[in-house]
Amino acid sequence: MASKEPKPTVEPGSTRPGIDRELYTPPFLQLANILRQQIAAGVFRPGDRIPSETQLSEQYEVSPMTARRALTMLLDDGLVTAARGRGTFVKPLELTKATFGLSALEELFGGEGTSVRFLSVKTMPATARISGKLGVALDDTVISIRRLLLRNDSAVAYHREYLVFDPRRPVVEAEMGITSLQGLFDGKGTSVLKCGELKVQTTVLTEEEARLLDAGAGSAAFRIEHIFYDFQDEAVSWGWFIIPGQYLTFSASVGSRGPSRGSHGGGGASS
Amino acid sequence: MASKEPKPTVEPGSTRPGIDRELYTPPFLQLANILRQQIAAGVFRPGDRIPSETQLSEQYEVSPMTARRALTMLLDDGLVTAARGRGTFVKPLELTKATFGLSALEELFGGEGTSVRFLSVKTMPATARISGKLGVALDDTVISIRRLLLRNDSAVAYHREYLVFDPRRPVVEAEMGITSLQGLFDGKGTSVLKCGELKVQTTVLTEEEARLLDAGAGSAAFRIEHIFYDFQDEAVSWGWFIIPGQYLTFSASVGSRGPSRGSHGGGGASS
DNA sequence: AAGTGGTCTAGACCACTAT
DNA sequence: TAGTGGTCTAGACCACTTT
Repeated sequence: MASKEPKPTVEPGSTRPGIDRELYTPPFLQLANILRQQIAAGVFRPGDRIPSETQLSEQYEVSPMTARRALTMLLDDGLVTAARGRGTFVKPLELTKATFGLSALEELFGGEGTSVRFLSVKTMPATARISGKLGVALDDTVISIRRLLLRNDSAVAYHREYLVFDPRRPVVEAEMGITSLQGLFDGKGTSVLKCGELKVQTTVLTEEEARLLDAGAGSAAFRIEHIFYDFQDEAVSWGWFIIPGQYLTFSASVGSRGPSRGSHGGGGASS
Repeated sequence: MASKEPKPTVEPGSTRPGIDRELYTPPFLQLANILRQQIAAGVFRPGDRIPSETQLSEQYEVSPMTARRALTMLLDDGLVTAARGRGTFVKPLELTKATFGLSALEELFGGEGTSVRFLSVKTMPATARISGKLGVALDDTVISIRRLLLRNDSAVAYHREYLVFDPRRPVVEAEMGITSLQGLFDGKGTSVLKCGELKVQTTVLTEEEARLLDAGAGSAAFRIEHIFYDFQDEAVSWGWFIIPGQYLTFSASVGSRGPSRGSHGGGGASS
């Protein structure tokens, strides 16, 4: 068992950051942040090879697995590439590796003062298009829903949705939270849905949409199409949101701006 | 040397899938896929607790670290949540957790038959807006670039960009690949850029943009704004792409549709 | 042959939760 | 007190690349 001798993590005079065992952030995260920092500072430039697992594990006095974990983290972040037998290299910036999430929607729909106004809820025979999307027979009964999402009494989104109608099971929408759509955003109450596919497109408001959304016809808007499947792999819901462009911007970032998120707690980096 | 004794991974009669040591896919991935499969099949439903690390490591005869790695994988996928001291639970579907990549841009710009036509390259004094974005003084010299991105001789994107002009260093654009922008998409040649921020918005084509892009004025388009920083954390480039909606759709999926990489049809291997 | 990334083992300690 | 997740150790083997 290792003794607790006073071993300085860095030599006196060396300003190189080391692993602080007393710190709250775990060593693998500290090391990952150190490397991120060095890459961001230009110590390692795109194309450069960064120290190997063994070098890192010796230099920072951690086990190989811990060093490896830090490297894996950078790998997942897309900051470096690993070539077996050759080394790990800093990746140059790549625009197409950026990703954006729907968190902007959360702010739109999830905050305070949001409500839903139903425009119509009815059953109807499936059209060819609906039948194709939901995988039901033509003219089979489906549920059609049109609603407005309001924030502070002003409409920010128009939602159109078609649901399979199966009298044998409880109406799906009941479990999805028909009154609020909330379940899909806060992750509570969608226990019947297994997975879904989303598409983000751009469109201009039709006359009807413009009237409902209190915006100008012909102005720009996002169209977010969705289709959800249950655990039998059968489509359950198909529809789309229309959201005027003024209410929504998606953000993303590429490259490293220094130490970032961790598994728990913030990242307090020194110097 | 380890002996090669015949040790059955599953008991005879049990149809439960096990870890196949002879397989090419590593055990941690096999286990992750098995769990993904079970979640997708509804064996574990949203809210259910899945087996603990120790249970998994015993049941599938792998080390705790390996079991843990499979669980970490599901965690990163957002399929489960882990509560220390309580267990690991299947997460219900959450719409806002979907992430979209910009790989759709790759197809637009990265494929064969893509080229660039320059409309104008010139220097100019920074306007208030440009000065604010690039962090240069008002009326400082910046480079203005306007170009069209073509695919098969038809314009698919209009790009407008402003670059800081620093006579002391080589013109940045030279390193970015002024003739093709290619570097930003294939990840070669952007060694001076550290990071960037992107915004995805929706807009309608102006008269000028419509003429250049050979589309109808007033039709829908994406506006992808970008700003890039160098390793001194100074803004280097600010600009935006205008891409008609017909050329671009962003896709994403939520939830689990089964194993990400197929092939784990093991069954009772050596029994 | 040496170095490197990728993976795995068989434990261990800690903090937290539930009983 | 027992179970669980989170982390760490100090090795090991393999496939691959470079010298």
